[in-house]
Amino acid sequence: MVKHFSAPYDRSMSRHDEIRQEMLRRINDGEWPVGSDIPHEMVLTEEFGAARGTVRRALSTLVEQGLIERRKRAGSRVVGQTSQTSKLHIPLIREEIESRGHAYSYRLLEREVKPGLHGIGTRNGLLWVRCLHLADGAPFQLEHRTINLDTLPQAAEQPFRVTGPNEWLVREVPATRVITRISAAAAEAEIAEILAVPEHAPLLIVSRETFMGEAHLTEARLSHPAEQYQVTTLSI
Amino acid sequence: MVKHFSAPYDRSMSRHDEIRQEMLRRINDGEWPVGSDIPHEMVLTEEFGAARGTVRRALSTLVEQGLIERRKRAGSRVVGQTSQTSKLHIPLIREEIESRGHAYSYRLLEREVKPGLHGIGTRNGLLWVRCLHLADGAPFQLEHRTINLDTLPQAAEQPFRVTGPNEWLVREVPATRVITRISAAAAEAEIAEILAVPEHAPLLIVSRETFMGEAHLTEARLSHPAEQYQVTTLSI
DNA sequence: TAGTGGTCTAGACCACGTA
DNA sequence: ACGTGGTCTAGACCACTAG
Repeated sequence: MVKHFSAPYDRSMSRHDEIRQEMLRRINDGEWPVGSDIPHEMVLTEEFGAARGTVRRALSTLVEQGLIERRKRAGSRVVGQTSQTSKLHIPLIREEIESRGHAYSYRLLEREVKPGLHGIGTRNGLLWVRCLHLADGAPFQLEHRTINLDTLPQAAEQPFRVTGPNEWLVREVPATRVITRISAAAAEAEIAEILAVPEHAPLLIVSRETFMGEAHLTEARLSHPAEQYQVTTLSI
Repeated sequence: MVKHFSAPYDRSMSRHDEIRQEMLRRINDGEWPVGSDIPHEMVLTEEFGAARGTVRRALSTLVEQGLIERRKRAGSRVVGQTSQTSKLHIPLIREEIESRGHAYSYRLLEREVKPGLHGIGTRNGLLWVRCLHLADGAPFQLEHRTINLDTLPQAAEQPFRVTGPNEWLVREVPATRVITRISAAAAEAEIAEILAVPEHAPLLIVSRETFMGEAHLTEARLSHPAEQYQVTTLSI
């Protein structure tokens, strides 16, 4: 006799979420231990009394979460924490500061057009901007930014005197690919002075490169005093 | 007359990927500018000559990428870089070191059972481990780890003498939720000595808390000399 | 309140990789 | 070789929300 699963009545959850929850429970309770094969799609389809697409959607989410892996012809199996990935979300710096209850302010430090480098911005050059983002008047983030004037010629007309490049980019420019690098470094003398920290103080540095398709759009190097800032990510 | 889109013949890409590529092109070329509404599902379905589910799959991927947002009854629209999220993948430290072509080695520094804290591990206590991961014999990562013995009592039997806790966790324990925090700090005297860096040298610190459902499993604080390590994320 | 996106079903065909 | 997962179709109903 086939054992049918039925979730406790709850319309706040879609069917594929209910099924995924039940699958999570089985993994959690050791009914589906790490390394073991889980039943085939058709078996699950029958057991849950749902369409194959719905079961597949639940399974796909578990794959995204890195809890199971699927191999054609060989079924699916539970995996350990190996492939755990998290979602990193870096908000607009103004939103970040305001969400902490501080007053945001902005200061443009430098702005000039430089010749292109390494095949980037070789026609129109690169717009180079250095600016400071402050929380309650205290330096919070130092931004070094270059904008590719070949792919974003409109940027040349932006003064960036009262709002930073990021505000403009968010409003105007979509991106298909972002590379983010997070590192630590000791503050050099000039940067330390701007950020009002002692020389050699630890900094958390976030570097982002943004592309639309293959076209390089912009690059930012964001330096923060280590005490004031950390990056947080949540699982999928 | 309805204009039909047909992609260049390419069987290496699934239909929903082809459709998504074409949508990306339209966003890139400004046919669908930032802030504008894009055609409704049924219109796209007809234009691409695909089933609604296929078009929806392409759109869903764009939502994941943070390029469009969808509102019921009001259609979908292109958004800027606001909600760009990236995928953060932190591999096993051994794999990280070996992928750089270095020899991995491990050293257990400390291991003891401590009483629980804040409702975590209050029955069986917490297993507390401090260990070092080395690349070509040089300190690469200092790991402070606590394992909740209420939820993972099997950990008490693990000596962690020749392999680290992470190797065991990966093999045995699945997780549904991971919180990762990345920060910078100056090396305190004791840590500086272990990592063979000068006191107050900058460190990149990765902290991870892992859960299965609501149950707290383990927590790790991973300290790296800033020169040797950075975290990289790619867009979805 | 009407129309949009969100979900689900039942079916089909196909490519791929493991046994 | 063949059974698995991957993809796609055509249809239906529903919930939410903007107008």
